[in-house]
Amino acid sequence: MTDSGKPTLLVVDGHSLAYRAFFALPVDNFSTKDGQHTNGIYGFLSMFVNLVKAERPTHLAVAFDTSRHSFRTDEYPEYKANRSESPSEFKGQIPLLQDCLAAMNVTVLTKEGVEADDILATLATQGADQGFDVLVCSGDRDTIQLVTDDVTLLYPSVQGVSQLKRYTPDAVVEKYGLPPANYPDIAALVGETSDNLPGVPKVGEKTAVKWLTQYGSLDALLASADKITGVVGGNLRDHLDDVKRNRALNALLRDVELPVGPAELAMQPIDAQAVRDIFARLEFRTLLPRVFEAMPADGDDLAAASTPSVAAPVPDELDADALAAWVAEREGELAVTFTTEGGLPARIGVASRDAAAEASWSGDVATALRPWLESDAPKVVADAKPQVKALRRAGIRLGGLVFDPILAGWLLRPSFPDKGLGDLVDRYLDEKLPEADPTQLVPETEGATPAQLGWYTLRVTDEIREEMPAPVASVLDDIELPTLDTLADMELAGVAISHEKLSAFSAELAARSEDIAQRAYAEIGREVNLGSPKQLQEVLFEQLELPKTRKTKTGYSTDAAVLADLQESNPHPFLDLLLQHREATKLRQIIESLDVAIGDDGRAHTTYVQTGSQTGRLSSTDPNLQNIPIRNEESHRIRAAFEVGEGYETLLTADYSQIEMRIMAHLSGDEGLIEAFNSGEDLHRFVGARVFGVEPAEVTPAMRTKVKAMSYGLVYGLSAFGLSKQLRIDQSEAKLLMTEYFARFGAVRDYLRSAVQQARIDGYTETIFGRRRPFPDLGSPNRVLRENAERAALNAPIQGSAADIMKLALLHIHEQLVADGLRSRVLLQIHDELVVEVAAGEWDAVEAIVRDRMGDAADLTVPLDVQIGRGANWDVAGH
DNA sequence: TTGTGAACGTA
DNA sequence: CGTACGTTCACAAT
Repeated sequence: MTDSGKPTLLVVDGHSLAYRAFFALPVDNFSTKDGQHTNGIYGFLSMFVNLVKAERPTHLAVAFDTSRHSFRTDEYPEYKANRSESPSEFKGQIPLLQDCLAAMNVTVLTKEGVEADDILATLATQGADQGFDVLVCSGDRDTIQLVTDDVTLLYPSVQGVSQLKRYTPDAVVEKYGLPPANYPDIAALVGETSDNLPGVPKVGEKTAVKWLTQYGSLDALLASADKITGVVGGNLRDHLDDVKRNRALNALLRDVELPVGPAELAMQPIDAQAVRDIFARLEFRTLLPRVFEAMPADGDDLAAASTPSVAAPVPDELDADALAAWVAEREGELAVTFTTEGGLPARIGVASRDAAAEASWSGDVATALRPWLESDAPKVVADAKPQVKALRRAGIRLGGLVFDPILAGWLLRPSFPDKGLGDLVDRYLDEKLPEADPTQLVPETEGATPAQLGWYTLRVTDEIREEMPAPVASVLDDIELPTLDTLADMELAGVAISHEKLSAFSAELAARSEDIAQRAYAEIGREVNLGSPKQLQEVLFEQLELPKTRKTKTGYSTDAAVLADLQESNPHPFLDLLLQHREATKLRQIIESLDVAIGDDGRAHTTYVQTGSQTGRLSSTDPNLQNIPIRNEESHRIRAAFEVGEGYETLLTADYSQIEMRIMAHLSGDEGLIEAFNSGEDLHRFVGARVFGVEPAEVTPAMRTKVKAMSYGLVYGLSAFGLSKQLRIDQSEAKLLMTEYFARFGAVRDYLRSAVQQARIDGYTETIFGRRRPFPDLGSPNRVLRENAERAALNAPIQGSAADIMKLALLHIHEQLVADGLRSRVLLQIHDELVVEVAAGEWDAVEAIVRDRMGDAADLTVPLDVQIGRGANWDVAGH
């Protein structure tokens, strides 16, 4: 509200201002780590929040152009034809900017066939008529014509977008010598080079103003064109049509049909969470508090979501028998929710779509509900794994799990970390899950009870099912839900680790790294923190004056590859000591974290995050048992600490050999590659023989290394540059290698190309079993973003199919071990490897089960080869 | 205290 | 300018 008491309408030309910001801000400082440029977005928003803060508008809108095409280009095809295509780095930012504005609940207006300024003109005109003070913010001079006593133009000065000049009628007169309404007349005479509208030659602002003042109007001037003397007079007469055309084109439309009028543009509170989300994605940090300062937020609470159309039923608190009766008398699926304490069930809630019941967990409840819980009666559980584990600790094996909305939500959007039910309620129901405020001792808001969580679970389930394509649903039913059960057992089992072996090694490494550190300090004559990249940069590049290396966001890289390169070009003892120190401390770090993870039972219980990847793989946390070292000598001692547990006889390891290349052979149908796998010959030897045109026996180790790197690289979308770097060969040689490779295995290249092409059409990739991964960036104008997406899209079906196959093998093995009444159990999954703990007397049976179920997990055109190892610890059993 | 980036371990 | 992860440390912002 202004001093006059009138409401203030602010209308902004998003396109022109973002475009100015794009050129004003260095792109290097404004891009996300995955390559999205954000300088235009940042610059616009920065100016925008300043503007809102300073002007305090009551009503607000931002307009954008839709394309270069408009009614003006229809009338005059040359209009703006001289403008070069706006850079693709800029174009990609507009949709993201619009997303930001949407999160801020700012109305974004576009209309096909008109320019943003026509929308501004329309709103300004309507606003002034309806009693608003109007502020127009645009980088296009034509908007000067909009200025009146009620309409002020804010125009970015040449210094940049942060400086805005205020054009009131007086300011326009002062600058141009004529009132705003005459500005288009001046522009028509002078012409506008940036719009490709030539004016009258030799006529500039001065002459135009002089004429217009003299004759009173453009029409009068044109009518009297004959009377004007001199060269310019002639020019005017020669260009009457141009002037008329210019005047027609530079008049802004004031009657564009818009879906909303000024009154409907009242400022809305911003959606705080949505703004946080998109700013996080764009990696804006300092902007966030500025936005919250300038614009009121929704308080981050219930107000953000629409009011629920229905309220959660108030659950009945029942005793054991009543709860058993409650579930027995209901047909169809029910949601079950357990709260847990110390890993055991604490309360149980059960819900249908219109009723809910719950009870505290007790021996009686366990006894009364066990038959139903273990039966096939259909149950829906959100984030089932921890609850399945808690139940199992209580001696109950949950049966009939037909849906887990967390898993399903992940299958639909593997890139969105919907961590809990609350996220899904947000996304699919646009409601907020009632949560107790953990900061308050006596919470103001009650959290949902277990049964009410169940009720939400069912509602979310209905929405997600609606959205699920059949192939994805079958991945959920046939792979993920059964895998969930298997993982619960694996996590409960844990793996035995010898604290004695670890701590002995840790002590050794501590002494070693201390020794190395002292020698390193001696080399440079002072003590520094060898773990601090910042201090290392000082030592390497300033003190030792070594050549600068690869740039990182915070300086220059000091990673292992860089140090090895430096050692080659500028040998220095410090470099080698640093590398050794890194290796020793890293190993020690890993050992320490393993050691603290060993529980009272002498075993480490990892958590497999089933929704932990975008490709379908599992991830492992707390501790991560999927990145235990194996490459160097020392690491064998770590693996040796993973031992067979008490009551068991031996460990069995089983891994798929070259599963990704086999999937590649299957998907591409490449006859050479298929033959390679059917021939029984070593893969890389076979491929090497073909590529280099020699007999398999004549393939040298160097040749084998090259084709091996190439084969593995293929799966990741490796370039000639990357290949040359890895093999330390010339780029030309790498290129030649690739050419030769594809000459023999052309179907592989064809497949990879078509996979990306198909993904571009479908918007997603698909594994052999129907798991999908969306790739919105394949059509991005941003090259870095697009090419990253292309490599990921070519990798996803291969890595994902391998993950599917391993999950199927895993759950088949698990099911059969249980069905056959064997005590042996699977402990670990490391992407293409399983570790099984085998009970005495069960080796033969278990080995056969593992071999068979891994071998027949998928029916490919090439066999799935399985390598089995046996030993008392992981080092011996591995190979 | 919390969040981020560099570095590095695995498949 | 090679995909997919998780953990640790230092450091800066809080």
